[in-house]
Amino acid sequence: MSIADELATVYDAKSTEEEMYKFWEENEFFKADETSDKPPFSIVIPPPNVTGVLHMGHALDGTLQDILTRYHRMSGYEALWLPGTDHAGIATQAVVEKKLRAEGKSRFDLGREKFLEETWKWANEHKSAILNQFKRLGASFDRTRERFTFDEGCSAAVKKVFVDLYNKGLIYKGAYIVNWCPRCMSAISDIETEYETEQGHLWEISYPLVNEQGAIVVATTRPETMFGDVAIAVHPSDYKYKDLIGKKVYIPLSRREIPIIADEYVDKSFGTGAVKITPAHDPNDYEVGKRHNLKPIWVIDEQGKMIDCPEVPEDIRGLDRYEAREKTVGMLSYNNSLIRITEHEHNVGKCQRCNTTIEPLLSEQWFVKMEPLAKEAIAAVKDGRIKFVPERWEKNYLGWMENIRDWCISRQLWWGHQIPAYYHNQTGEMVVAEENPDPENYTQDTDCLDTWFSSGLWPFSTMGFPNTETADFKKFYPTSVLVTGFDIIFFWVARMITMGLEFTKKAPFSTVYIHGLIRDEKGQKMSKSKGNTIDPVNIIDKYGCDALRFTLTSLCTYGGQDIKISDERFEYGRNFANKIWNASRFVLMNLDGVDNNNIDMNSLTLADKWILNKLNDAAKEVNENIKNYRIGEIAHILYDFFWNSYCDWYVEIAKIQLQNPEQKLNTQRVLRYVLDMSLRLLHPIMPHITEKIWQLIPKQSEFKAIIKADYPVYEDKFSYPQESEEMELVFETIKSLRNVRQGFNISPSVPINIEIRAAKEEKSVFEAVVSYIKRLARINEIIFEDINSDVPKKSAACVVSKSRIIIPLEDLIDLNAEIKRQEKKLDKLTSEKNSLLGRLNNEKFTSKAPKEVIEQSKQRVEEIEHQEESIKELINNLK
RNA sequence: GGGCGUUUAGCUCAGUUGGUAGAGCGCUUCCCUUACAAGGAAGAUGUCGGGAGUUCGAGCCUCUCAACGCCCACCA
Repeated sequence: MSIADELATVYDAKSTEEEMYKFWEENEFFKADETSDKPPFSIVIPPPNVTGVLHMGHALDGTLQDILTRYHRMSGYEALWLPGTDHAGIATQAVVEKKLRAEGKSRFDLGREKFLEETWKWANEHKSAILNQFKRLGASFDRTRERFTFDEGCSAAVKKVFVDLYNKGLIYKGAYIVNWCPRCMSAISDIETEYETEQGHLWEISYPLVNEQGAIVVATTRPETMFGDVAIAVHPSDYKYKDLIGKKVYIPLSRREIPIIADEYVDKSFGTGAVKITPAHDPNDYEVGKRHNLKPIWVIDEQGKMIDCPEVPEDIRGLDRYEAREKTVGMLSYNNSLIRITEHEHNVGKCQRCNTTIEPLLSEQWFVKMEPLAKEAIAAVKDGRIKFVPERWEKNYLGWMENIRDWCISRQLWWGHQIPAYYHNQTGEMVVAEENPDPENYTQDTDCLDTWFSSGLWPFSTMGFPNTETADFKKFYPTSVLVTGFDIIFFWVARMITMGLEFTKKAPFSTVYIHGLIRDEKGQKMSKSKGNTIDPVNIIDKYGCDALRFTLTSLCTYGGQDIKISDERFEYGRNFANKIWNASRFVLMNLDGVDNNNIDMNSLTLADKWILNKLNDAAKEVNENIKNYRIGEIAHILYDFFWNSYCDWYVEIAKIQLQNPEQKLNTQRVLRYVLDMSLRLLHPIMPHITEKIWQLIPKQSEFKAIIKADYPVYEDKFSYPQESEEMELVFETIKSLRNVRQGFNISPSVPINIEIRAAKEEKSVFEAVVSYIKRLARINEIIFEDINSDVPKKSAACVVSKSRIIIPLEDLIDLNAEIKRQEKKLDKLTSEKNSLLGRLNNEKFTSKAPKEVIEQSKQRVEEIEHQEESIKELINNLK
């Protein structure tokens, strides 16, 4: 009993995956050698959050990176896929704070040092969890090089970059209006703010003039900010308010006096044409205030509560901003200051992390001056040093870069890279340096850096930077390609390009491969709150890892469209894996007695040549497509080749050849060779099953593992275009005969005989494949007759190319049915011919179309005419 | 307000220099043929969103309209 006989008829994904991954790890096949002479291929993983769990987006992203890594590893490159995680400032701090809250504590109870200790502990516990989940995906990344955005090396890189940028004048500190999240209690950057349309109100409030009759009515969406008003602005050319400019009004409720000013910022046609100016709590108002030298007044604090200060009426102080709004409106109404309320739809900024409504807040923050840095980042994409796939994302990237705004990098958090700025305890003097100049007398800035600041350095901080002389940096930087979704082009890709160019003078990668986002079956974004997530680990448990990978890969279109998935879609990959498994079982079971020699190229049958030619074409196309990042396409090519060519036809024909003592040995070699190569071609997509089977194949050479085997490429010696075309003729014959059988309801168990009336040039082909036709179309006897000999009365017929196949049916045939069948075919051919003739008779076509097209059309017409004639003859014979 | 994407078989989607449309699932009929019923065989199914244009010829190029989706900007 051979090993193949012991293999189950259903592929057991789980045990294979465990066994193979262990095998790869034990043999350190994922480890990249920085001293290798091979050309480098490197990818750094988009580091998943240390707080995270594996989701479908990771599964897709990881699969694509693994495919590229495995492909290049097999194609003569020293391939490195570098894994790691992101400390994820806000997200991680939030999780730990939540944990503390459950214990009735806040981070302030612990104090910064103790809190960080707790968070480090937590992070260290969770750091490898998500990467261990990536292992279930078959990820062939090099864990010996695993990094963390908050590890020592990354921290050194962050300090170096910060100090350098500061010294170059590209980092500055100042008071500006920022997006403030009252829940995170921190500033966030512009791109971390997402806008949502909300149905709100526009309140019109009357501000009475000082020392005279009358009032000015302003419209606002945020009445609670009125206590921070420093002016009312109108448009300078607005005749309604011309006489009021320069006069003073009282703020209702608080009775503070403020001036009426003129500023072009005001839109005359909106609301009442008069705007209240609150510089501390609105970005536009801040600009207006600056222009008019008005001192901002803060009325809302970091938690979104009304400040306890003289400007805020006592009843309002300490209230949450929404309670304050309600109360203010009530008081205004009671006071007859509220003129009108209208429904108003407007956009409200939300914190990307926690969806809390952003409070624009004037505060002291650190910024990166982006414009000077963006110049090179724009040039690198425009001149082709970096290319986006698909190309359209370049436009998106450039559009953002060309309108870049300064990047607020300070966060009022504890978990993260603390800003390397130190203040003298007495004088307040500030020193920006990698180390504290004098810990006795200087205290470090309490703010942390935006997580993306450290992620932006990832491609080179992981390679040794600030030391650019490390073996890894020299061998693997710049990296080859960055694989990610379009949602983080601005957050991450743009920053890496900017920082990479500034600090290494090189683009951190030459290609940015952007794939679509995973969505649920209705096209909705997956999220825990919607409850529509599909857990990749569940899919792996249910269908197998290779099935998941194959399905996801097959859904990756070149255009990078979003991918809609449901559980059932993974049946596609599972069924294919099972097919591979069973076809392999068949081959393995039929290799008894095979030698170690290569295929004897001199005794190939027509079918052998055909499958070798097909395999060769597939290898060629796969290599071309993978190089062009048409990764979904390779799944389709290999599926079609393996299933429709190898399994459906070649394996079936091999069964016949194996029974022929003269053909047996070489057929075994061809079966083995094609299986071997197919598995290699498939390995980057379906690593486990291919490795498992490959190691069961008795082989000529002593490869240790498929993961290290050479990837197949096109080889001239396997090119048989002529023979392949002849073979297609055979397939057409067999299909036609099956069609007749089915059409006349002839059971497979009923033997039939046929006569082949071959055209001269096709006769030898038919003679060579008699055994195939007999077996695959279930024919009892085949007689060769002259093409012009009489056709028996009661028979069906097929016209194949220039030859005819006659199926004498005697009583079985319904003559009318056969006539109808033939007439239908004739109709089809005739209409095709007419359309072609229409073209050929069009002088414009014949004079303008390329010669090949004209020639092709003529040939096809000839072919059709020949077949038409045959069919007509056959019909006449039936009548 | 600006930009991008999508619209092809009942469903989900491919379609690479313009040459009369493909896959998977589903559907119909037949088959447990010694790798596989998660399988095999044979089939049916499309005015390629509407309109106009360029061209000998358009799913593919140009314009326009429509629907849906996304991104950016953000007038209180």
